[in-house]
Amino acid sequence: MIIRFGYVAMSMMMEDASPSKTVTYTSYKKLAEKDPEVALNKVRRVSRENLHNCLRLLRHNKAHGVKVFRFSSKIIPLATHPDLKGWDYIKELYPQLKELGDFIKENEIRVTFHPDHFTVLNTPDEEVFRKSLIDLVHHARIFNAMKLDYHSKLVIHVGGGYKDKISSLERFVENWAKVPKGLQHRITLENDDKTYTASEVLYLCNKLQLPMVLDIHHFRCNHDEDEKMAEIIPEFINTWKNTELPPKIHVSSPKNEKDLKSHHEFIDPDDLYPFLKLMRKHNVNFDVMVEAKQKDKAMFQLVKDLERYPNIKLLGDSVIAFS
DNA sequence: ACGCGTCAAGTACTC
DNA sequence: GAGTACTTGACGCGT
Repeated sequence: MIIRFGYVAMSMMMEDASPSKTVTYTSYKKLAEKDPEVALNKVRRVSRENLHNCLRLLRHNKAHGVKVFRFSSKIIPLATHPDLKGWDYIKELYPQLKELGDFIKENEIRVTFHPDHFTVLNTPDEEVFRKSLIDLVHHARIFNAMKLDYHSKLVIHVGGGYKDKISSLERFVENWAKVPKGLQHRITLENDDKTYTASEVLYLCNKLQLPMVLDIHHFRCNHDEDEKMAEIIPEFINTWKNTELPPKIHVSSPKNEKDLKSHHEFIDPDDLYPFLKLMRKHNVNFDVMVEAKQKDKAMFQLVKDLERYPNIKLLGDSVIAFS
C-alpha cells in the first residue's frame, strides 16, 4: 500500500514565497477612486507574484518528491469581485498558468483547490447560489487554463444545515442539477467539522456519483453515534472507483484539549496510524493531505515520525509504503 | 521594524 | 433584526 502525502498552499521552509498575497477591496477602492488603472495594476502585480511563488512551491515539491498539493484559493486577488468584472485575468495570466500546468503534468503532481466557505451549493438563497457558481467557475477556469483535466478537483463542503439537514441535503441534490456539467466533473465533497457527517456526504456522493474526500479529523469532531470509521472506509474508497485517482483523505491534529476543532502546528502520528491500519484491510493506495499550521514542515515531520511505526517503510520525503 | 484591528463573500448562534 | 464568532494569512495603519 503506497501512501503519498501533500500539504496546503504555502511553505514554511521557503522565504518570501507566499502564493496568497492580496489586495483588500478597501485599498483597491481607494486606489481606484484616483486612477482605476493604477488599482488594477496593483492587483495584476500581486497576481503575477502569487503565480510565480506557486511555481517556486512546485519546484520545491519536485525537489522533495511531493506529489500532492493544494493551491491557495487566493492566488488571484478580487478575481470574482463584481467591481473587477471585465478584467480577463485568465487571458492576461495565461502564459504563467500554462507554465504551471506544464510543470504539474511533467511531474505528475496531484493538485486541488478548496474554494472557501462562501461557496455554498445547498443554499436556499438564489443570489448566494449564483455567486457560488461564479466562484467555482473561477477555480475551474484556472485549471482549464493550466490544461489540467478532471483529475484536478475542487474540494467543497455540502453547505449549511438551515435547521433541517434532511431537506438541506435534498436541496443540494436539486441545486446540483443547476451546476454546469463542466463543473460537476471537477467537484468532490468533504465531510465537515460541525454540520455534515461522513455518512451524509456519502449519501450525496453515491446519489450524484461524486468522489468523497474523507477528513478524519472532521470525522472525530462530527459523527453520529452509530457511525463507525471501519464502515465508512469501504464506501469512501468506492466513490473513487471510476475516477482513476487514488482516494484522498485530510488529516490534522487538534490545537489543544479545549479547542479540538482548530488545527495544531504539527500532526500527531497517532491521529493517523490507526486509520492506516483500517485502510490496510482494503489494500488500496491513497493520498493524505496534511492540514497543519506548519504546512510542509508538518508533513515532512509526520512522514519521519511514521517511520518508527510497525510495517512502515519510507519511499521518500513524502511517500511511504505500508505492508 | 512591530503590533494590532481589519478583511468581499455565508452561516450559526445569541440576544 | 442586529451583532458577533467562526478561521486565516496577510493588509495596512499607527507608533
